[in-house]
Amino acid sequence: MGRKPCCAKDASMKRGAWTPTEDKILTEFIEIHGEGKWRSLPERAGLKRCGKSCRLRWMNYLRPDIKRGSITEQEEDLITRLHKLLGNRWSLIAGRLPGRTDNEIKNYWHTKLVKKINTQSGSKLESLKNRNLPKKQNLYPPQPRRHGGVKTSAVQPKATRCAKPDVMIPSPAESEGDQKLHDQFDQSSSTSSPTTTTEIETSPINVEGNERFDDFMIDFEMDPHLLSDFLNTDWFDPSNSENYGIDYQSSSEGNACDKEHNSASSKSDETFLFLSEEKPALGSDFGYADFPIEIDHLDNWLQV
DNA sequence: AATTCGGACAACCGCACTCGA
DNA sequence: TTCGAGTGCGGTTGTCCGAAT
Repeated sequence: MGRKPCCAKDASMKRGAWTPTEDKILTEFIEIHGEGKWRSLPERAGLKRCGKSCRLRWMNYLRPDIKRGSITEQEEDLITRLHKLLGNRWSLIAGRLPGRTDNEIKNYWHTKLVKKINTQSGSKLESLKNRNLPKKQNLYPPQPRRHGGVKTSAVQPKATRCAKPDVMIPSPAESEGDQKLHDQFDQSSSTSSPTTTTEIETSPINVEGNERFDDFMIDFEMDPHLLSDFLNTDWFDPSNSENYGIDYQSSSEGNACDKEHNSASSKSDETFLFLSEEKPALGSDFGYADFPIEIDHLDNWLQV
């Protein structure tokens, strides 16, 4: 078993900064043959580079739709909010910022925003830092890997993919198993074993009380206070759905995935994320609308 | 002018996941 | 069902370059 380690150990492979010539070769090759087959691409294109390196160079730098230039204030604000919501899921955040790459956002976060936020509210960052940090220099708690158990799945990593939704909230039918769910979550998060989402039956629920809220928080791996802050921002006004573009009655419009879901059958309940109107007794000031946020409308929801 | 320092960002690395044979 | 290729992702490292000394 096991797979050979790409070409990382191949001494003949060139590493380090890309030259303009290499960029040109890669760009022209992809323009002709398209993306994909990264492993064999270097050989076909005549590049002495690892396939992963080629992919990274293309994705993060050479792609024509890459937006160069500094991050705008609006983008920065969006990054901050999305990071509060999603954590270090850079690809998800990048997916909401057209033309920006996950690498760029990650770098921007680490160089600019961490400091900025740290100075603005050091206590919040400290609270993050002080959470379960098994590894040294880990600024943030470990994020669950993709499809790694009872965990987030409601937001698509890439708009081009139409996989299962990413946020799974346990259903009340499993109430016998609240503890079981926690156990399963603990197990999956501690072992990173590839637990599929189908192993744990899930469905949307009307969040009722602390346990539900707690599950919700677990799924997001988010500090309750941060989520509270996120939801309490002025742009988030649950009393006015127009503010975040949610239209429950006519929610059939959406992206390709959305339409695919609709065409297949009625929209899966899993595509909704319910927030609690109940004020949980967690010491948090979290408390908001009893409304489903359609995950496919996260784009609209995040519009300021 | 030379050296040091720190910020910015490109690139690397290892692991997880998907999918097809 | 198993296995491996292909790919995506997030953490980390390396390198460049300008500012400070």
